[in-house]
Amino acid sequence: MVLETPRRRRTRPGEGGLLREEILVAAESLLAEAGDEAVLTLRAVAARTGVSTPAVYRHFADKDALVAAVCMRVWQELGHAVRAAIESTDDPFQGLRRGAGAFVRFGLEHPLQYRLLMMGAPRPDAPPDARPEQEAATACLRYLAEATRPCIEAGVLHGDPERIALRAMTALHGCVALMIAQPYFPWPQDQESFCDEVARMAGLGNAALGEMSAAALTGTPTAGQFATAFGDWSRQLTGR
Amino acid sequence: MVLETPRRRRTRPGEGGLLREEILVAAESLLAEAGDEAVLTLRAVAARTGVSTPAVYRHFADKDALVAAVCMRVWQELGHAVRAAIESTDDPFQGLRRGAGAFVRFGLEHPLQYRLLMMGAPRPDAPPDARPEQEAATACLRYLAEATRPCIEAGVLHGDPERIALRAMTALHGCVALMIAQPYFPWPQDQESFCDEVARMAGLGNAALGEMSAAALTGTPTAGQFATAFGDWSRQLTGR
DNA sequence: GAGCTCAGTTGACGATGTCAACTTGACGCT
DNA sequence: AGCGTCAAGTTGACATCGTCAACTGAGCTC
Repeated sequence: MVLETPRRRRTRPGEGGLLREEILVAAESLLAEAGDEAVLTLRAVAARTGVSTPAVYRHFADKDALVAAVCMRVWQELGHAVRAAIESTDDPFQGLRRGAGAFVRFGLEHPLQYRLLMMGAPRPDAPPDARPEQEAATACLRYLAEATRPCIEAGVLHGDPERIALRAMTALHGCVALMIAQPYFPWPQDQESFCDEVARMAGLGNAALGEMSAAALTGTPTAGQFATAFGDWSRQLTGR
Repeated sequence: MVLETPRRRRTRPGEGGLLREEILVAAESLLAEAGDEAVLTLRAVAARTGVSTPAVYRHFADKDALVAAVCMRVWQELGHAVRAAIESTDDPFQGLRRGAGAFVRFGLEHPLQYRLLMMGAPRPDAPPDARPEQEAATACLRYLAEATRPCIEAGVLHGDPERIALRAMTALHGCVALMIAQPYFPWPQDQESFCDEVARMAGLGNAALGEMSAAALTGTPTAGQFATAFGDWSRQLTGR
């Protein structure tokens, strides 16, 4: 049923990382070809690599470790897409917008990979082991944060770039994730333009949030209860 | 290891739905007690109900069907929490804010249930079968949409209530989902107040989006490419 | 050439979802 | 009262999954 690659020649000691690479591309292609994430079994990955199943354990401690490694690669792809989109223009606002668009499009076009990345159960692993994937993830966030910097200098956005980017990415992620996982939601016909609306909502909201942050946040930035900034907001917008 | 309920008396024909209820509460409590969603196995659920494993198949076509049924109940809980929060005040803006807060708090306090609800793989089931859970989901959204209505009448928000609510819920979901699934992200120490920021960003953004929608959207609401509304936005905010 | 090291294999185990075949017990009919 | 019926549950089994212990055999070093 599954075609196996002919038996591979054994790698010489010292270049043990070679098979690791092959396993990863096998897992990725397996995921890309099938429309179901259930195909990602150790046996299938091993068979496609032309190797016996337990051989995978020589390179990955766990199935979760393998999945995490795949995730890291997808994170990098996503990061590159976002970065390229940002750098495709000189207008900082256009750049942010295109970055958001690239993020959304990546998610909608690779729903399986995106769900693996973003919706996988967080493994209670030791953080030191999860270091590289953590970096790949935050790198993607940093691209967005860097892109907000010129908008801050232009006086449009205010505050910490990383925090602004985190708020925006949060909204974008919510849009993509919900569309992927809840297809029966009452989505508009044109999902991409709805995502654009959300991106613009985030941009406008971030700008407004910064401008009124001193008034609205001072006094109630502590935890637990949601305070009265919503009232401040409505008063400001309705002209008091 | 797992205590079994003493063998249950057989239900009479005609009230076959009785066991179904017991199975559902068993699954829910199982999920609530353990901190891991891997405990939700058919065998564990059956054992807790005091019934043999395949008996579950008399009431649920599939494991996925059982999970879907559990999801529907969690949806209802979430919907009630949001609704109660909204109705806990007369100020429509406070109501929206509290609704958002309830949504976020539910997710952060019940991460397993939330991930089951929102991040489960969408089963390519026939929609007619998924009808009830779909309704429970959209009911939750409708509560938020209804809550935006007075804000529209006050002239603060503009547009379709459901669409406004959908944009806001999208942002809230992104915040909760990302916090649950990506704990290693550079989150602020106080997660709840960050969620509040996102909620306010969504509120402000929705308001601004409505006010400038005629100017920014007209001409480029089609799909595919992200256009120049970001530029319009920056020009408006910087005073041209 | 002897011996060591380590990448990879074989065979097995427990757990899981699922199914076919059997058992049982409450109800309706005579 | 007795009996047949039929749905509700049980038993036993299967394929598949992740995982592990024990074995094999290249290729390097001395």
